[in-house]
Amino acid sequence: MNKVILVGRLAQDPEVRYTQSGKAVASFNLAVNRFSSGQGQNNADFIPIVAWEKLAETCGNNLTKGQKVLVDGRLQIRSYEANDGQKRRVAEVVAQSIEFLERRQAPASSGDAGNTDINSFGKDVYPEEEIPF
Amino acid sequence: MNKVILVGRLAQDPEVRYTQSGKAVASFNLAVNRFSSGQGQNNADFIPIVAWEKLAETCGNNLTKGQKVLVDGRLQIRSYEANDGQKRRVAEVVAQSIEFLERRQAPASSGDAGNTDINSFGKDVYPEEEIPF
Amino acid sequence: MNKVILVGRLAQDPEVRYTQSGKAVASFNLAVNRFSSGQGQNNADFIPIVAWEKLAETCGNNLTKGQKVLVDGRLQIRSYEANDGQKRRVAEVVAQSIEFLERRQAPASSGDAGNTDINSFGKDVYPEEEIPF
Amino acid sequence: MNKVILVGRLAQDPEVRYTQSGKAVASFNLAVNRFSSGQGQNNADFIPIVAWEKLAETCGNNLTKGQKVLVDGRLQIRSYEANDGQKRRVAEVVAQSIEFLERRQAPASSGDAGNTDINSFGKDVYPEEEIPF
DNA sequence: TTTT
DNA sequence: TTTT
Repeated sequence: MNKVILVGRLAQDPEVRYTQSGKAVASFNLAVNRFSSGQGQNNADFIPIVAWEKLAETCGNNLTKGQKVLVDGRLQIRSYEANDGQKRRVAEVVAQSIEFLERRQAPASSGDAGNTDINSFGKDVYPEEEIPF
Repeated sequence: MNKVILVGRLAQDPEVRYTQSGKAVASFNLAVNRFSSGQGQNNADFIPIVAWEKLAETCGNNLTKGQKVLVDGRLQIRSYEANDGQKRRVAEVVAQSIEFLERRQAPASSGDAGNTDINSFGKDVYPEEEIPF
Repeated sequence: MNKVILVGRLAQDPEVRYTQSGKAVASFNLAVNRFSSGQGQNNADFIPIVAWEKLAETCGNNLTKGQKVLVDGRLQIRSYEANDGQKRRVAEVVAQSIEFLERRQAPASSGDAGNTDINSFGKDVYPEEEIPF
Repeated sequence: MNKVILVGRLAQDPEVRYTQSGKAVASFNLAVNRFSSGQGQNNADFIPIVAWEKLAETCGNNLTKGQKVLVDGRLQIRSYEANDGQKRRVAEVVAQSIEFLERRQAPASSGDAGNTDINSFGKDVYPEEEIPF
């Protein structure tokens, strides 16, 4: 059992990258307010969220900065080598599903662009299974 | 909503410290297996757990390395200044409740010590509200 | 561990009653859609929610039919005697916290009534700790 | 979002039945203690659990009365016609995964029967998708 | 670094 | 009995 359930707002637009083998991976920070029934406080945890494959593309196509979502996932500790050569650990939530809690207005000229089409992203290439960020 | 539910085993005995004002705080890593119905794999996330006050003392008194527990809490991102002067962020689960999923054998000579008595710990002093580790 | 987390819409306005000793208790059904990322389906579970005391009054004062909320609670099985004298069991979720996922428009003439003031309810009397519905 | 997480003990051995189309469905009650960190109380909710297909067979093969498990699932309200012709509603948790929190001793003569082999069950026939109990 |  |  490793379950995380968060309600918050995207601190930025999701960034969608691709592994070498072409798997999509989306990432963004979720601003989760600390006293969640409250209203007036500006005290939040900024929690890194990662989504893979089909869910990653849904994120890229449908989510934007400020949007309120519920993230259901698991907490993962990932090791990486920092710039100074040191091994460091980072925690992130690997999303298993994301529920939109707010309808977003369609982008300015619908039928056209916006960042709503994942295929408009260039496919940067990354080593397979290594998260590209 | 910021909810985390984990089942795992303590990677080490809890460490109990005290803030300047005398608040107890326990910390340990929880080894959470990645494919939890599985049996043979030794692939786990080591997730930092923090407990405060009464719950911290319960941890110090009752939990030992290897013990299986369920932790219910919230995910928190904490900033701190690293040794190299850099500001760094660490994620940890602040426990709201801990359920023992295994009875532990009483320590060798019960009636006596072991590390089961929190009061046997010296009360190191730390600045209030700054987590001492 | 007995944890329930639901996102749904109130199927009706909360009903607030009082036990003999004056404890408030609110109840309503929550319509929880079965395939929650979906949009077009009208297939839902109608799950009975119960809230006590301060939370009950918050429900009576702030929630209305159709509103989207997140309920965090526990699942409880309650026995009662039915009209035909038979003992029957009902499941309900006892809310521990409720998060509003939608701002509601203020009632028609704010500053005045609406059903936003719990104190405008008559205090029906019920035997202590027996849920009055 | 419709999530239920329970820790408790099986109140009886799982019963495994089959729908007309051959889908396995297991059912049992889970005894979930009300004050879960406590020790001395014998006050529990008996919550009906249902599992389908592969998970149902795993239940039939591996779970027995008294065993401690963690159930992760969703809460479902099901309508049925009672013996007196009345329509009645029952709540149950549809398990999505079940984690064994206790190793069970192998049945008396391993290599032989016990109720550990799902195929030893006769396949009772039920109308498709109608839960057979 | 950040959301409303 | 029901929500959008």
